Amino acid sequence: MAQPATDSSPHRPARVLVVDDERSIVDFIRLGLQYEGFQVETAADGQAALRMISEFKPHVVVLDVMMPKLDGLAVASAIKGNKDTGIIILSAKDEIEDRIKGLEVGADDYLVKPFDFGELLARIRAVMRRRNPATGPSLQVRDLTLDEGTREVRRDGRQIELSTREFDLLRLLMMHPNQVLPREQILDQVWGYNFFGDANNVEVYIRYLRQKLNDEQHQLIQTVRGVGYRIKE
Amino acid sequence: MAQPATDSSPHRPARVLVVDDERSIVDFIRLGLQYEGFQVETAADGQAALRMISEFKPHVVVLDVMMPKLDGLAVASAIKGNKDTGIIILSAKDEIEDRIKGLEVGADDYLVKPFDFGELLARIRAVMRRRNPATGPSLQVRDLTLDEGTREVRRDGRQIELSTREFDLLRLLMMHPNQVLPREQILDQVWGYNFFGDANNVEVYIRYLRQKLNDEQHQLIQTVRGVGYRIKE
DNA sequence: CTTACGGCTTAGAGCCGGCTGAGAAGACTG
DNA sequence: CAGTCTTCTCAGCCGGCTCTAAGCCGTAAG
Repeated sequence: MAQPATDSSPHRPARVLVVDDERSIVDFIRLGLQYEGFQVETAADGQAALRMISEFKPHVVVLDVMMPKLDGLAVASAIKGNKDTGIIILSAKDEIEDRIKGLEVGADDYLVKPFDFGELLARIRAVMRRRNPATGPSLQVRDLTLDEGTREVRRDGRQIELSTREFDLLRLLMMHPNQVLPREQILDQVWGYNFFGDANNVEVYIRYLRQKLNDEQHQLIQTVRGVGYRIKE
Repeated sequence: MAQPATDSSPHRPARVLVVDDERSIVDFIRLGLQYEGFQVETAADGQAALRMISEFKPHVVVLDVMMPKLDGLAVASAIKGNKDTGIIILSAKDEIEDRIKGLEVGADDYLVKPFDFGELLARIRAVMRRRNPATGPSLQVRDLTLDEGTREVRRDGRQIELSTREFDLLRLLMMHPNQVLPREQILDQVWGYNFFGDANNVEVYIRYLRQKLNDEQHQLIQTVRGVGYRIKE
């Protein structure tokens, strides 16, 4: 199962998802991209692609048009709302119609098979450049910044080391500033629990966060009794 | 059974369709969900299910896999295009294959029989949350605003701190402006049904609210003698 | 006017929900 | 395999919320 990239190297690898039902093409692209330093995942049909997109959170998706279950155009239109994900469409046909449909559906670029690998590479880089210019810290609340790409968290410039759980929890809170997140929702989204019972995980991890963030007075992360927690802007 | 009132749900009642050919299971789920404030319809086979889906437009469908006429997977794939409808699949077998089939076919979640009702409840809520996220600043009456997401209450711009009970009570009143809410209904919705007769909780909490809202003259929250209270627009 | 009933007010006791610290079990690293 | 870090569990504590109970007050009824 693919993780959303826990990475220690200073220069963070970009994530690319390759979607095609032809094994040979997928492998070809994957090897090439990996050699170029990308982190690559693959999917063989539209549905698998959608799942991978939510798990893997790729920066760019390379999408074949002709696929079983859910074709590339459908996938593209399903994710076009997602601003962080670029789309490059592959098609066997050179037909202008397809090209137009592709761009209409929100694709960033379009490539005709057979294609030159160097060209694909260039376009992927171009799309990434266009999408996240210099990719600054993604989330910010007060003097707290959280970069989803590098998984770095800083408070007032000072970097803070967080474990995976701590990071995920903080990210969830920062994604909804001022919103009170019910305990149940936190468990669901951070722990993925199908949960029943009386563990106090959430409280414990909130505490870890408050310690590491120097928030002993609970001014940053507030408790809402009987409901949950919120991060206050 | 679960906590009575901390429940953040009762906006407009959410609609759930329960589909199973076993009467006892359907009834069990229906009763539980109705108690939790859901609007519930049922169907005993796949065809009936499809009919109900188009009529009833449920937010979530709870679907048994093994059914006469049209099995759960078939129903699921028939409605997966419908973005507003979440699907939770029930199955007697724990086989991973089934699980995968279920998710491939577009289900949002998967549960193995026998299941714990609390867990079903949690998953239904999780699916609904995922489908339509976050409700904006919500209720307003005169110079009073109540935001369910941030749980902030303001009067004339000034923020007012309320406890959980106070908040729930005020929300109930504001959800029905000008309506006179009988004491009994208030007890039921804010405190939960299983309450012994003659406690004066409601009066006490109404008073707390009037104090905090600077409504000493009862111009905002009015008493209707012999019946209950209303908030006046 | 008197009575009675229903709502208002107040204060205090108990409890629940969140906090804390410690430690066991598990994952990862060298 | 030892050592470290992470995650989860458990039990005890604590404070503020919630509820109860009892007396007061105003209004409607007689």
